[in-house]
Amino acid sequence: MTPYEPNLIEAKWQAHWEKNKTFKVKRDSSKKKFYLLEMFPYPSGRIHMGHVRNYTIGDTLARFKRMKEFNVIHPLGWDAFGMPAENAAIKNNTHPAEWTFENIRTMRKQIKALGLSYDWDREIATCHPEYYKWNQWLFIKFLEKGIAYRKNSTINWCEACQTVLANEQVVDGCCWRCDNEVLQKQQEGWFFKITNYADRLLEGCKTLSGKWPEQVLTMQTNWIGKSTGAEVDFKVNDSDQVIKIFTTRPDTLFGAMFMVLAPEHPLTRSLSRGTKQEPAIDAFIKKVNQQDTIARTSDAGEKEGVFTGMYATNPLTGDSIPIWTANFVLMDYGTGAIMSVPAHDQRDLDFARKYNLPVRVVIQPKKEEALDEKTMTHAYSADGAMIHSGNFDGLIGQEARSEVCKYLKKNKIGKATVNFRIRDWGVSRQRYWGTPIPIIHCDRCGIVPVNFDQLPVELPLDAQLGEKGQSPLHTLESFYKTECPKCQSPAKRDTDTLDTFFCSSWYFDRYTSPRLQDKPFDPEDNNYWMPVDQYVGGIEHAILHLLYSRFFNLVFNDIGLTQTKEPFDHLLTQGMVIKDGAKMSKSKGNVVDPDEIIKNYGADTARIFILFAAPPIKDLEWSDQGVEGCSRFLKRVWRIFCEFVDEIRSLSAADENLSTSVKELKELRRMTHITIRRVTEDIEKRMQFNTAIAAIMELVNHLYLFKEWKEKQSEIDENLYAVMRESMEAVILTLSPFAPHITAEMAMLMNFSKSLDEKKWPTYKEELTQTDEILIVIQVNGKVRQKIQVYTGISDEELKSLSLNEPRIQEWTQDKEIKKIIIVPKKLVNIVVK
RNA sequence: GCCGGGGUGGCGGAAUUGGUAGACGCAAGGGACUUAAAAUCCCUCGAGGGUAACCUCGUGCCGGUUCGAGUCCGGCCCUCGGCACCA
Repeated sequence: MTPYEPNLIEAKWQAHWEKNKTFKVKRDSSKKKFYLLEMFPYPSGRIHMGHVRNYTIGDTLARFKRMKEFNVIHPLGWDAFGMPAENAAIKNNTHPAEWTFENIRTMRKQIKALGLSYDWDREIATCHPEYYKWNQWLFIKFLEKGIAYRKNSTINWCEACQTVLANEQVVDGCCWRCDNEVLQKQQEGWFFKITNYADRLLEGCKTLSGKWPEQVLTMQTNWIGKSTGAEVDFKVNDSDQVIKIFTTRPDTLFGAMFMVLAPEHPLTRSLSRGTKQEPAIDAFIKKVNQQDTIARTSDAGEKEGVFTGMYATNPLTGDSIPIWTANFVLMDYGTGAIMSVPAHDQRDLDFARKYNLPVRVVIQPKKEEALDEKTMTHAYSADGAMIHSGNFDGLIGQEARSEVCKYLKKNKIGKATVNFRIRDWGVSRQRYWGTPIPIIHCDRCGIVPVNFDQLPVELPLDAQLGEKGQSPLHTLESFYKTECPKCQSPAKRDTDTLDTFFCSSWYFDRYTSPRLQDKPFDPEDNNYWMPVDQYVGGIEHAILHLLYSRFFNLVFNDIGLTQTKEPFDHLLTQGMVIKDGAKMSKSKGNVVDPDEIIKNYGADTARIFILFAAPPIKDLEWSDQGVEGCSRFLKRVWRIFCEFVDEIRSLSAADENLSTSVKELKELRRMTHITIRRVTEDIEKRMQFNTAIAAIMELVNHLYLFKEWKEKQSEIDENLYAVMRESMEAVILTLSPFAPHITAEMAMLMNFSKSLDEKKWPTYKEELTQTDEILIVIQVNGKVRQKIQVYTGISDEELKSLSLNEPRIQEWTQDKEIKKIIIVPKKLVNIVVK
């Protein structure tokens, strides 16, 4: 018997696939396409188990769909720009490009060792000018369409690193890299008008329901944060200033007893100017500014504020109400100013109690509990009838709100409006290792895009990073000194680069025509391949990447680049790989190196284990013994195969014409066909690979029992080997998406008519999954008391009398009144007695 | 605080529409083979009781619906994520 030597088999088939370009695909309108995509990796150094899990899940599906005769596109590339390359470059005194390309080489080799069925001819790297040229092209299109614009805003700044940080890179108010405090700074930069697409992004979430995990859709919906309400103007007394507020509760307007401005609101300082409150206000603003955002927002209990010294008029009551400023009002939500209705908002009530401000009840609670304005400590924030509200009294909820809005509009003091939580996406990064922004700043012409024929604006590779990580682009004259494309006078390039999320927002489109020279992608190719039918990746991208990509796709729609409605039709978010109760990480020291596993057990074992240990969407607990078990399973498959291969090599498998009366042969055929059904449904309908593999294990266990039985027979039945061949083929074919190497080898040794890569997925015959006899469970009052074998076509009446005549059942029913008998066809009989 | 996911043997996990709870694997125990060990093959394996046939209990807790509940409903506890002064 040839021993199972995974390393030899795997190297052989990987070389075969590479040489024959087995997984290369072309557009072919005669075939149904399937776009399978895993989130492309950041080339951080070496692959980890999270990658292995991600790509194994995707590859299994890709191989399955290929066998189901889809034209499967399955590409891989590299999300190759980003800060870690710069950090590593500084640390190791190398260049980010060198570091990145070295990592890509290492990781590509590791990924190939897993036997993943990628079309490597479509490989891309976002740091390559051939790719980022199209980032720049798109940026200019966005500018033309008014999607990209420039503004001054607050950013996270690390003084020690001399760089802007993304929100995710701020940990507890400090820089993740050097642990220094992060400052809030005003700075000009480029933004994308994602807010204009908020409603369409929200609409899209609804169409994705059932195809994306609800959790992800909920997170996106919350992130977009749509609230409907009203904008209301409050006139400042003895001034021509107006304070615009946003509220979701216009029906509580009569209860607005004071106003609160965000400390950063421009009116906060200007209103208090010259009043005796001015010093107090200035001190308060300074105090709040010194707190970082995290400290200010995490400490939700501590509400603090100061009176500005000015009053405004409640437009509905005509009352004068004081204007305050307080830390709990945020400048970047709504208008940065609120009306305070303490009786019906808990925060306002807390604030009113702390500073002795008045409270007025204007909503009648539904239950007849009376609210006492003087003593209440819990605001009533649910709907109810308006009271103390003039002509509006008695109106309730939605109707009340829309009546108030009508009134506001008619009297030009406000209007119904919608407010979103989502903010425009700031894309400028003061970093080096990214896509240069293709813009020239001219003193005469202002902002001028680089001409299309001048793209790409190449990132200078001879640049040296500053000691502290400063981008050399800001100081590299040969880069930024240029002339204005419009007026030819001396001008300066934009020295910022684009957020790397720009690259990842459309890379899946580029895969459809990865080498195209004159466009980001070919419309026909794109139209054929897009959308991605199945996207597989981590939940950590639930908002950023997945939302940005959906946004890009909408913009692409608007500028006629694509017809795809949503870029990712189905999304699967895989769970984390856990060891000893924590996510694998270097700092925790619980990392298992995929290379070690492949070296010791082979890629097939690694793949089987990672799919078998848990369903894809759940977290997976790593277990060395579990790996051993999976290795054992493959060896077991190999041994039973070797046991029979000589006898079945030149046979045809049993087909529908074969009939046998031998019970064991019939049973093996039934197991074979049931297994095909189970594996097919587990992959296709449930995406539950663990149970699919379990089903194959059961079939293999059955083959061992069959072998044992066979050895006891004095003569071999004429059909035995044909049935065995059918079963062995089913094992090989159903196992092949999970463990492609061992199955390719077995298929070859067994003389398959075609190579395994061209084989179709096996089908099962419904009639062969059935038996002449079925097991019926007999219950008395819902408790199992007996199990009997009956022939399949038994009538209910027969089954009833059979059940009642069972001695064990009679023990439970004698001297009892039989109330009723419930029959579940082909499953059970329940006798209800009293 | 709000919004999700989850809680099943010693462990990872099955149970697809309300119908035999614990598939499959790991660990453990026993047997076969072997001079022996490893490997392999076979068997047992939720708890308690019983010589046994079997019986009772058992899916986080309390209650409900049902002939029948891991699954449905109401209330709670724990846990893991996400968001969090969003007006």
